[in-house]
Order: sequence, then structure tokens, then C-alpha cells
Amino acid sequence: MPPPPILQVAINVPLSRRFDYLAPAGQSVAIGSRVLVPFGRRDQVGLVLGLADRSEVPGNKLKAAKAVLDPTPLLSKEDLWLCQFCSDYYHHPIGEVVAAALPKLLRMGKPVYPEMDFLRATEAAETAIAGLRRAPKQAELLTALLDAGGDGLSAETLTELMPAWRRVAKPLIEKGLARRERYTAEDRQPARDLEAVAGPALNEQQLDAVAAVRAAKGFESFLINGVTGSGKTEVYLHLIADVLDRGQQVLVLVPEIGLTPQLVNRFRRRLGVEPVLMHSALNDSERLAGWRMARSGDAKLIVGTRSAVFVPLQRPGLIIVDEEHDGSLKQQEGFRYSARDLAIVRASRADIPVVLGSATPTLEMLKHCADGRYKRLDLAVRAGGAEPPSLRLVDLSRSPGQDGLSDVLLSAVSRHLVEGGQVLMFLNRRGFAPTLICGDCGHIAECRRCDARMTVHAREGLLRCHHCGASRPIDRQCNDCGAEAMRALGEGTQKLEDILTAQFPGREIRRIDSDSVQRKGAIGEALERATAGDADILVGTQMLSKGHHFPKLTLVGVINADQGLFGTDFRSSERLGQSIVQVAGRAGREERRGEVLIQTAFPENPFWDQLLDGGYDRIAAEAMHEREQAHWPPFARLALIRASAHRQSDALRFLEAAKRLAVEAAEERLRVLGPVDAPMAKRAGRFRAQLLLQAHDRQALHHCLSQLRLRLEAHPEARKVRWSIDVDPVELL
DNA sequence: AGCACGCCGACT
DNA sequence: GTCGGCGTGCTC
Repeated sequence: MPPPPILQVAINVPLSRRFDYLAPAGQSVAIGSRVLVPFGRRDQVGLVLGLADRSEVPGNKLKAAKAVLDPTPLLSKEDLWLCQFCSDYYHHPIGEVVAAALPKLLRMGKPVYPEMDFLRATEAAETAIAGLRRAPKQAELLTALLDAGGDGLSAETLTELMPAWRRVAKPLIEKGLARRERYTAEDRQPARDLEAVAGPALNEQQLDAVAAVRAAKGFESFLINGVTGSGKTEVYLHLIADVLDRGQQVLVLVPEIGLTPQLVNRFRRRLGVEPVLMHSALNDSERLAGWRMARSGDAKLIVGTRSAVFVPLQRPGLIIVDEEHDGSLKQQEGFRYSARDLAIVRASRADIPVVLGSATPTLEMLKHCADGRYKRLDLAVRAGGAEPPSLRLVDLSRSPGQDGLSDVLLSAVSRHLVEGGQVLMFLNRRGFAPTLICGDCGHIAECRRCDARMTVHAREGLLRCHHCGASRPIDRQCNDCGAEAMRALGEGTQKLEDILTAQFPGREIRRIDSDSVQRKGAIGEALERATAGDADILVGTQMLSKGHHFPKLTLVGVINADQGLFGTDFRSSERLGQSIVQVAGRAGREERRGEVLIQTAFPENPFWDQLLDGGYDRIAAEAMHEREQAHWPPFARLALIRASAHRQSDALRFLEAAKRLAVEAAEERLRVLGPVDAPMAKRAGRFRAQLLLQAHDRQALHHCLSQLRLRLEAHPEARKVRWSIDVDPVELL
């Protein structure tokens, strides 16, 4: 008689260990299944990571699982491998990793296939149907049920077929001709094999790129470095079509904003398959349905944002990461993973190619290419022969204008409008004005919970903190000297919209930022409306610069680029280069050449010369050189220990302890910098500080982090602080 | 993270 | 006299 197996269970708590349980009496449990377990004084859903025949935990402490929630494993060996990899690489508790990898309903213990109401015909129906001549609706319904046979039809299907079916079904049920039952519902196959519409012929570079990826035997990483408008998507479409033809699945990761109807429609039309979407605008059951279809293999093409990188795939054939440089691919709280990096890890594990695309690749990817680890595929010409936009600086000291808009830019706007073009004004600052200042004493209105100034939102009459979301009515008097002299200083998108409205009466001006686009997922619709062409001037933040195609757009104005020029983060020039090149790429994609005007008070800054002279390539090359000199990524590996607490001293004391432990564990193979207050030390009422670990290679860093985490979890100082490890941080604050 | 236990302040 | 504040400890 073998001993009862011990279940090693991952539970969604911030603890790194697994919890051992006895299998429920008389039941066998498979690895990868969920179980309901007693945990402390409550019940929790856990995932079985492994089976063992003995446990370190003393027998009297072992409890038995209460129920097995999945008769067959929910996650495959491959899925579990990915979770374990994440837990190891990001030094994050396995239970929280598993939780992040599962749709909410599964996390809550709901069944994979929901039970649904069905209506089916009884045996008596066959003969009785002839007697229903005077009840045509009933006859119609019963015929449909008989035609469906088997389990009958689901409530969902019936509602589509005959919205009033419930009323019609009632007499049928009373006559014993139909019966309501509950079954687990199978997914309806996504509509597919629509007509695939042929696309434009590929140019030589596109053909080369397609051929290169096609030639991959198993895992290989490709970086498609394609200028905006060069037709990266066309290359993706050909590659996807290949894989679909082989009967394998394709996973496409896009930035949050990239999931616009434009892209999805193009996939649908050109490939003749219905893409399964996974993004934040879906509700819980839609998410679960998509997850299920990916797992079963019914979904051929999955297009999703960051968290879709965890979706189980039955027959993976290709992973594509579009806009690889985009910051939204990195989770910025809790379990801080990079969906781009995990996509590469998954592809490697599955032994399939991975394709990363960007017009402005990160230095990390450029270095991999330079080292020969990844294959770089350049698309240097715009499809259809469109010319690249012309970039020009506007010196704000020579052409001051008013309210932050130079005369040069204003006259360019009117010129383009008169010529029938559309104009985009790019300003990475929402709200009315970034600052409310006292004209008498110079006091600036600040957030009470953060070390940040409040942003003026004039429409709503509010001051808002963009860091914690707090708001209050605009101060009438100065909180410092009491003078009634508070005025808005600087420009935000709201104010810019007002100024342009006054300057260009009769023109349609549309603002697109996270204030004007409230609902998640509404961004796509807002962009669609703007594209339709009735807007003359678009005013917006970063949101406007990503991936969307505006056919009539001929002028882009970059209102305030200077804030990126003096960033403290070592990535700031890479970032500024990316955002300007990306927004510039929106201009002039068809017959008319686009014009980009960049306002700056510092035209002498070498950054501008590099950008105008050599474009993003040059910016990247310069930045690469600096990073090598300074031993920053991609020439070093970083990890950040973040801590926050109500008292600043608690956070700092914890990090001091962490520093001692890190130095102990590291054996001089890494530098420990800090602890320092985060640049905005107080945020949402908590004080934040961080410790930076810098290592030459991954092994040194990870060796140190593994030891560090175990010791920190047990450390008495850790109780007063909220802390986390951020491996490969992208934001150093 | 949650949840209970535990020991000190302003209220029915 | 109690309701409740959040410090401390624990979860197989």
C-alpha cells in the first residue's frame, strides 16, 4: 500500500514556499489541477505543483485538501514550467505568479467550462410536433431543438435564435415536449474560414524578412526593425498565415493601446480567421472563454496585451511581440514581469520562432542583434514609397509665441489646415496646467499625500494628483501666504485644446488623453473617430503616438520635448528618441510628405543634432556607447529592491538591512547602490525608497537575490514595510 | 495578503 | 464597564 500522496500546493499569498496537503480521502489528484484547501482560518484555491510521498511538515500540522476542482489538469507541464521560471527569475512568490497566469474566474475556483442552461426536446416531441400547427412559434422552437438533437440548444444560442424563447418554451415544457437541463457548455468555435483578402505585394526587404523567419528551424529570435509605415504588419500577416496553414497557433502581444479595431480588423480580413482577443476591456467570462479556446487549440490566433503571454497554447507555432519597446509590456506593480522577455523564454522552451517588431527597438534588443544572438531584419523604406517625415526644431527663445505655442508652429498649423491636412499636437501632460502657483510668494500647490505638485484641471474646477489620483477644488487662496493670487502655470492638453480652439475658430479640435477617454478599451473607438477624418486638430498625450494610422495627418507638433532632455533615468534619451520618432511616424504616410516641428528651449543640446542627423539609429548608437562606459544595461544586469512604509525611517532601515544581506551574499560580484529615497519619495501617503543592485552577469545577480529574498522574508524589519523585488527594472524610481 | 489574538483609549 | 485601534504572529 503506497503512502497517501502529499500535494505540494501554490497558494496566492506573498510567501515563497509551497504548502503541503494530504489528498482528499480516496481521491487522486493530478499535477496542474486546482484544489480547495483549508488555509489558516479560511479556504483558498491552490494549484498542485507537485506530488511527493513525504513532507517536511510534521504530520500533525498537515491538513487534507477539501476538494479537487479540476478532474484533469488545468495547467500543462509547460504552463507550470513557465510559472516556475517566472517565480525563479523574478524572485516572486509562486502562488502570486500562478494567480497572475490564470483568469480571475479560475483563480476564484470557478469551473473551466461554466454550466449553462440548455433546452432539449423529449422523446415525445417527435410525434407531437404535428399537433402544434396552431402554435407556430412553439413548432418552430421544437423543430430547432429536434434538429439540434443531443443536448439541445443552450440558452445563449436560443436567445440569438428567438429572443422570446423562454415564453415559448414554457408551454412545451408543460406538455412534456421539452426539458430544461444544465450542462457544461462547450465553446462555440470562433467563426472562421472567412474569405482571406489578399494584401499588397511585398517589397524586397519584406520578402527577405519573411524568408528569414520561415527558414528558422525551431527557436530563433528575430527583431524586425522597421521604420513607421514600412509594413511590419504585412510581414507578420505572411508569417501568421504560414503557421495557421500548418495547423499551429500564433500568439501576438501588443501594447495596451495597440489593440485598436484597425489592427484586429486587418488580421481578421487578411487571414480569414477570427482572432481571439485578450485585453483589459473584456469581462471575466469573456476572458475565460478566450483562455479556454487558446488552451483547447480552437483559437488559431490570439491577440492580447501583456498578461496574454501566460495563456496556455495547445499547438504553439509562433509568437510575435509588436512594439517591443513599449513600456506597457512590463508589469509595473506586484509581479513585475516583462511580457516581451517571457515571450522569448516561452518561444525558446516551445522551440518555435519569436518575432519582435519596432521602429525604435530597445537597446537590449539591439545589443542581442549586435552580438549575433538575435537576427536583425531591417525594413528601411516606407511601403508604397512614401517619404519619411521631415523633422525640424523650433527654437523657443527665438520664436516665443504665447502660452507655450510658438509663432512658427502656429503658422505651420494654419498652413496645413488650409491645405486640407490633419494636425497632431503632442504634449505629454494631461490636465489644464501642470502647476498652480501663487503670484505673490511663489508657493506651489502640492498633493498632501505625495511629493508632487497638483495638476490644474480647469474644466472640472479641480486640482488633481496624477500620482495617487487625489483631487480637491482649486485653491482660491495661497495655502502659504493667504494671497488670492493663485494662477495656472504651464500647459497641459486641456489648455492647449482651449488655446487652439481660440486660435482656429470653426475647426474641429479633438483631445485624446486618459481624461477624455474614460472607459477602458474606448481608446480604439476614439482613435477610429479621429481617423474618420472629421477632426482637424488632434491634441493628445502618448496615447496618440502609438501604432495608429491617420491617413490625412500631415503635421505633428511636439509641444514640450524638453522635459525628456534632462531626465535622471539612464534610459531617458532612449525614451525621448522613441517617443519623438513614434509620434513623428504618424505624419504623412500617404501621398503627402509629413512635417514634424519640435519646440525646444535648448536647440544646442547634442541630442537634437543626433536625432535630426541620424534618426533613432544614431540616438541608439550614442546611448549604447554611454551605457557601455557607465556599465548600465544592456551591459549590466539590474535589480531594484523597493520598499514603502508609513514612516520613512522604517523603509530606510529595512533597505539598510537588505543592503547588508546583499553585500554578504554577493561576494563582491555586484555593486549595491543606495538606499535612496525614490525621486518622489512620498506617494499616496507612503514613503518610498529603493536599493539598486548592479551586476555584470545574470548569475551573480540571481544568486544574490535568491539568498536575499529568503532572508528578507524572515527579517523582523520586513513587517513594517511593503517591499518587492523588481528584476530588470525599466523605471528607476 | 488575510485573519485572529491581544492589550490600551473614548464612548453607549 | 465595552467597542475598536493597529502591533504581532501565523498560515501546510
